[in-house]
Amino acid sequence: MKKYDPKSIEKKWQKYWEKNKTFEVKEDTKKQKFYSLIEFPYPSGVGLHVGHPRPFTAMDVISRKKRMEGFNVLYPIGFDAFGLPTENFAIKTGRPPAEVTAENIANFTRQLKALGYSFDWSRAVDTTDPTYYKWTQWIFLQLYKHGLAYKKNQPVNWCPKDKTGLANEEVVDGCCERCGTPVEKRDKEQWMLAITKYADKLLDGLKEVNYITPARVQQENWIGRSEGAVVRFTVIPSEARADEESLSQPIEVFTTRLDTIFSGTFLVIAPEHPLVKQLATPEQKKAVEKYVQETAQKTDIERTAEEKDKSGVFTGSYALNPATGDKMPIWIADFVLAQYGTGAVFADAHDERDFAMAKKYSLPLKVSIRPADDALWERVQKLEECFPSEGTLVNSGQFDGLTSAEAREKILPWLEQKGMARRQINFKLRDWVFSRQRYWGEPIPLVKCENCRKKKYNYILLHGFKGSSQGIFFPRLKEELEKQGHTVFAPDLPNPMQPNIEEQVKSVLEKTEINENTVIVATSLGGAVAMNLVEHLKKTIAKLVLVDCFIRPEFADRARPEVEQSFNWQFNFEKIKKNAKEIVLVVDKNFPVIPENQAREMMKAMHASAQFVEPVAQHFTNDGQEPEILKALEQTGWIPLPESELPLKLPKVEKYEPTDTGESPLSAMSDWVNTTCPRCGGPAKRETDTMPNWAGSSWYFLRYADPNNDKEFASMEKLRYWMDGNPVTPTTKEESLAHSPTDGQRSLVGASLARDDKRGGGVDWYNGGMEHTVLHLLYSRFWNQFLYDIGVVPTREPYKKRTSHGMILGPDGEKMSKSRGNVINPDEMIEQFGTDAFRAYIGFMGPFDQAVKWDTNGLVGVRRFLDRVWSLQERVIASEERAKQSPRQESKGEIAASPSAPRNDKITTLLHQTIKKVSDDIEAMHFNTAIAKLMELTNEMMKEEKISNIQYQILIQLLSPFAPHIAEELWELYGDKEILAYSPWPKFDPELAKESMITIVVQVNGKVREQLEVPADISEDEIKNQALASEKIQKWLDGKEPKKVIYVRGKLISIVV
RNA sequence: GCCCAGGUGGCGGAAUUGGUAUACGCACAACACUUAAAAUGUUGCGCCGCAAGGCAUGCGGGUUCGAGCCCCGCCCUGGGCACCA
Repeated sequence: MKKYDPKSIEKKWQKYWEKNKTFEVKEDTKKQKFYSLIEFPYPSGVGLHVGHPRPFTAMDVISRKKRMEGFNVLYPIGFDAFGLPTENFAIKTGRPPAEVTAENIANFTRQLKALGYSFDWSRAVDTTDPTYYKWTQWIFLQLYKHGLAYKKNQPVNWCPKDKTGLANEEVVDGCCERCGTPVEKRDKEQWMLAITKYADKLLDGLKEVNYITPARVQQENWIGRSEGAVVRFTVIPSEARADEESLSQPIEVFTTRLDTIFSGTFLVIAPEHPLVKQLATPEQKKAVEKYVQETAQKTDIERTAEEKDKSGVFTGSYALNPATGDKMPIWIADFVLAQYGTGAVFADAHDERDFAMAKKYSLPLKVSIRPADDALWERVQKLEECFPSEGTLVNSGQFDGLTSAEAREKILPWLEQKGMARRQINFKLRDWVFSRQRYWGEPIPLVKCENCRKKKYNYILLHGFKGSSQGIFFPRLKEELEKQGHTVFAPDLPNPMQPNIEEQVKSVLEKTEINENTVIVATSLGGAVAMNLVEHLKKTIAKLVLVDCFIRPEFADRARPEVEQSFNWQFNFEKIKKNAKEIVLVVDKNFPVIPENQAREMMKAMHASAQFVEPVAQHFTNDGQEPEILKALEQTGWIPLPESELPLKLPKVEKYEPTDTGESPLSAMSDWVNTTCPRCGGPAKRETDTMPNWAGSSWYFLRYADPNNDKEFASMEKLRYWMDGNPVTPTTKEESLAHSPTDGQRSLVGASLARDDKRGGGVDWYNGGMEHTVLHLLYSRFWNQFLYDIGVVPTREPYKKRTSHGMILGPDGEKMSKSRGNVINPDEMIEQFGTDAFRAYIGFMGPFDQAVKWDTNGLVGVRRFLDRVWSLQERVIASEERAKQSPRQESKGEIAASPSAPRNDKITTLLHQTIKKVSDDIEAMHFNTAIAKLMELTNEMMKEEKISNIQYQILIQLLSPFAPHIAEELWELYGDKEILAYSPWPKFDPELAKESMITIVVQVNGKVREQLEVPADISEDEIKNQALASEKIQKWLDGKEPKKVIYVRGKLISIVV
């Protein structure tokens, strides 16, 4: 036997795997796929640190086991390489970030390969590669075209050190998440992504995925859904106020505690509330202005620092409580947040903040919720104490005696009837600031064209069934468009009650000219008129806007024969697509009459972009304005690049420093910035903001499915296989077993499927850091859901299962950092102890989801274990003997049971217990206990003079996910011909795992007094007799008669005297 | 303040979820091998006690034949959210 030499063994097998492409995978519909994913690393200049291998090793262990269980396993790797550290390095050294990135990736690749991970390297992606970010840009354009990306001037979080805008999520305690500098507010035009439109979907989706609880809870909290109502408070007219007219509108307040409305005694609005100026009476004007100015100067930290000391100012105005009719003074205070709800609250004695405010400024308070505790009620009534919890209603008129929850359900319709309230759901989630004023990110593929912005069009507005040109939002839209300088033609279509589409088309064509300056806006049945009209044109029009239209007269509520008979309902979508340069659908996402799949079909058939919105009135029937339609028609001058011009590559610049004006370094590149408009050919300027780091990582898992595709970001076919392949939705155990990939593995695979893969599709298992559970996970779920909505990915949710690893701390128990000098370098550890020992120690060091201290001594212990496994070779029965005793044809389980390994063989029993333990523990990420069991087995084998070849094989296989190199080496010597990585995972036999003799513990009054070694199949009576007859027990019974004798099968006997 | 985790030997941690608390590893000690050391192997190792035995899973109660695990009330540590109406 040679000495165990990890260095040569590890090099040998890493070479072998690479040369033989052992872990490269292809779509194979005959095999069930398993997609395991890790968060791809940021290739920093300092290389891999010891924290990286923890999640990578964990998923490698799982991937290797799944492979042996017969799954077609995709375990990909890539690099998330855009971002600040590289850019900052470039600024410091003057070297191009692309060059630095390439070097860093090469170094990371070397280190990762040395760790023996079973990645499919052929699928590696790099977010900074133009062939990758082409598709990041493409996805952004889809978002833009569907109305989910918009530019907005708004206060943004500005980091004065990094000179960049930050998303809300990147601001921690009012400071920059990256550098810790206090964040300032700055007004800046920023690209925003309307993630709030997906708030409900993102929340709902959490129900169908299997995320570890903290991850799910954190997402739920971040989305922050709360159910409540918006209540209207009429402002009492006052001659003192200058701008009386604008106050005809009431102040709206969002509340989740409508049950407390009867104790509402004053209103508080945010300093940024739009009505602040109008509400201030002349006497209060100065004080109000001063207060508003003061709060504007405070940073967020300062504002929240004075949490207990509520400051505020009276506006001088009053409103009416819609429930009681009471006169309520209107105050301004900075504890009310402009961004949440309506930026206004009604204040009462049942909220700590309101209570504190009222006490400070001697504002009126009354009490309408009674606690169960009488003493507390006493104090609450005297206004000595605030009672913010729920209770029973008092002083609330007809609602007295109801509980808080009951009252909310009764008060809402009561106020609704009076037109003073409506049900409302509110979210904490904010839209995503998507602009960065930086160089090292994906350029935003839009140009600004003044020509297109100012261009005037000829609009044609087409109404629907039973409609007219004077109905719904048409008159206001016409007025608005004409004000902007467009011409508008809004005809009354003939026979609106008994329409004939072809007749209506004819009448439109007779009355107006149609050309390339024409924009048609059609609503409902008008859509059929518009589409039929466009279909038969000989020329093209500029734009076709279809507002809640349909292509088949199918309605969810009832049939409409007049609509059915109005047309033959045949469209040539190809022609429509050709004749309209741009087609936009605006869809009422809550209108149940027209099934949503119609809009989806139209999107597909005509390459239309669709905006699913909430109109003012259902089906856009408001007779005032419909702002979503105005928005869809708005000429911002932002023109998307055509797909053929993607990728829009980053130009090489001289200097990477951000400018002090807050513009990106790209803005200095006039050659690049000045371009031509892809729509009109006139002069245009490129957007110089770049995308945030989160962009590339929001969809990389999709690219892995088809990384070299240059026609699409990934083909639907490949996505179907890897994201949704052989979807398994077992309802019973039997059913789940039927999906097992190969025979002979059923019990294990079936069990794991039944537990983990309950619903939906997506990446089968995604492990990542807790620091990414809010942002990255939410953003990538948002993008995936959006891509699902436009029909280009197969699953609504991207990740079926999400787990998280704990941090690895330095030997001193502190977070590893250069400045502390407690950084462990994985390269050194591998050099000293070998990759296998390192990997096994990573698994063994502690519970996977908890933070653990690094302890090199522990690594020494694991290395000793591998040495013992190696030295077990001495005990393996010689080969001739082996051939006799373990014929190859037999399956592993049978061999273990064969005469060479007798039924009561201690090793066989322990071996099968170990198969079970290791199999289950890997699934549960209990790597530490799996390895402990393998150590136990090895220690037992060390005590034997001889072990069978097959027993040794099984040990090697069970060890292989953790220590793949030593395992392959030993497998080559003692295993089958084919490679270990694809050998079938050992089969657990419950019969063989059973012990023949068991230890029964005998307790007297709860204390252990005796242990009995008995046959496992002993009867209850027999063991009870034995226990009572035992000398020791007799002594403890001391002649007394037992009151009770309890037998727990196979475990213990409890005697009570 | 609110929401998650968690608290077990000298240390990292086990415990089939109500059934022998301390598996496995580290550290430590003794012994074997060795001229010696390292490596390796064997044995011991929660605390008190000579022993019989008693006491131990953050603290205090409770339920139970039996509690690390369940219930009630506290304390501490880590993480997240934080004036969200």
